[in-house]
Amino acid sequence: MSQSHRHALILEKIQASGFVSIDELVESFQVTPQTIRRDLNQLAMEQKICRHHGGAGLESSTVNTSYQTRKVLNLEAKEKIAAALVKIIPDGASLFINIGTTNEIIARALLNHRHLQVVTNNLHVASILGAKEEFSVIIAGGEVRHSDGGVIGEATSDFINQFHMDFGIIGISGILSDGSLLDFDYREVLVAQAIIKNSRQVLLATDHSKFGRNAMVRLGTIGQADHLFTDTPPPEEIMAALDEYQVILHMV
Amino acid sequence: MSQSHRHALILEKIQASGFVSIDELVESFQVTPQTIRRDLNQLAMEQKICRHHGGAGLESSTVNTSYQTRKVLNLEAKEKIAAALVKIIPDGASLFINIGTTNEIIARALLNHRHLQVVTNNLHVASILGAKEEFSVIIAGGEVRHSDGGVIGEATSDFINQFHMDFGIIGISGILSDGSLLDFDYREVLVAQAIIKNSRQVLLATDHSKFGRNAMVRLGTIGQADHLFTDTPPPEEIMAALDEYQVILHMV
DNA sequence: CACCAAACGAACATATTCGAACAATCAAGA
DNA sequence: TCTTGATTGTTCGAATATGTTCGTTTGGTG
Repeated sequence: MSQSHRHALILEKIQASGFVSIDELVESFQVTPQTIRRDLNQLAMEQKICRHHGGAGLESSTVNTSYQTRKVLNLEAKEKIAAALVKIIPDGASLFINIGTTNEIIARALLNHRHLQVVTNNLHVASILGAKEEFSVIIAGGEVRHSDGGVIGEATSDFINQFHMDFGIIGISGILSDGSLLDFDYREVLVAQAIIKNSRQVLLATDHSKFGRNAMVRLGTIGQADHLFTDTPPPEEIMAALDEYQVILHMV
Repeated sequence: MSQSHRHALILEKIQASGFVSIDELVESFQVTPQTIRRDLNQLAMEQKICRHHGGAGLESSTVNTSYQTRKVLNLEAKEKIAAALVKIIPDGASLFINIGTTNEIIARALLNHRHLQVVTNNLHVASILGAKEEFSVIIAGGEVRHSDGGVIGEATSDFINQFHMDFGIIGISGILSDGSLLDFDYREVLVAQAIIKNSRQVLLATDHSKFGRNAMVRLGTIGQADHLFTDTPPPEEIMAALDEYQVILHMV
């Protein structure tokens, strides 16, 4: 039994079951554990497998990546943005919060406030803030989006239109350099527009990954916002737009 | 069984159900609780999971409600009730689900169904079922109750009245021996009545602790239900009422 | 608020696994 | 035959994983 042949068989075994122990391989090939270790280390060096204590397995490209990592994507930046944003919201204020992971982090940051009145179309936000006794939380009705627990649709924007609040906190999927605000879902855009219409002040929260990113549906322009919270300096064109429309920029 | 392999399986379990208890994992892997604790702490350190007293769950705010459902009173009975109830619901059905921990467990049990259309005023149910691609989930709008994530109020029952569904799944706070259905919150009663009115069949789920328990607001009578699911034989008077109104009793 | 059981973490003991160094074996070529 | 390099076996101290014990913390209940 040659080394290369053994390597091939080891790889095959790992592909089959996702994992092999050293004992198993010792039994199969009738060689010493040390030999197997050398084999595994070599294969690991070539990035073919993932070495572990007691054996080896496939590279950990399992399921947990998509949702989990998306949630922590730019987590630090988002937390800083959230911390800055909640500072300008006084206790007792009324506010809209819409969809987006950034908004969920903002919701968490708001837990230290007192007596807020919140209208949201974000299931997670409703759940986070609804747990706090002294908050009044209203969820907008409508269809629940599978991907992120957002509530969307015409009924939802109608519902939003019943309210007029101090602040509207908007998460955004993309900002073009001409100042266009973009989102992927037309039904969500309806809701965001309703929020903008019914808010005395519009707060836009966005991390650097959103600048220049394209999306399908135009939501409005950056001039409709009163404050923009971000973690890196926006491109020049957007800076100019901010200036023109007197949008206050908060950089963290 | 190596540590890393165990870690991967633990993550898988948590992704599947939102929460795992230490006992569960001890049973699965045949190791001591201390080992599981070390595993969970390590995974928590890597931000993969969210550690709780007695187990661990996803970090997502809404899904961790499944953590709370683990502490539910009479959990085992409720799980059996849920299993029996979902059996009479066919794939593709449309249904209302209202407030209550039993209903949350029922929602979980429904995850194996296909193509359901659900209208609910329960944030947790919306979150549980909304995650499944092929379900259409609609949440009723209104004020969020702090204690349990229920959405209640006049706007909510108005919203419910827009729909007419095959089934109405109702959780109940108390049943008097004369067959009165009771709840603690007037605003929730409005919603429940709207659901009963707009359902072709009304399914009542209740464990033994509810029989004879008093509550403030009268919701209706047991005669309005078509099926009653419970874990122990009801008192005689209620049995008589079930008979009179031809309510089908399912005992698990 | 006091109580109790379950869960927890720290500390230690034990068993397993690891890697490094060295010896043994073998094949190929000078 | 001798040398060389590659591969494998062997040994041993270090690192890692798990079990065990025990005192502390936590969460639920009366």
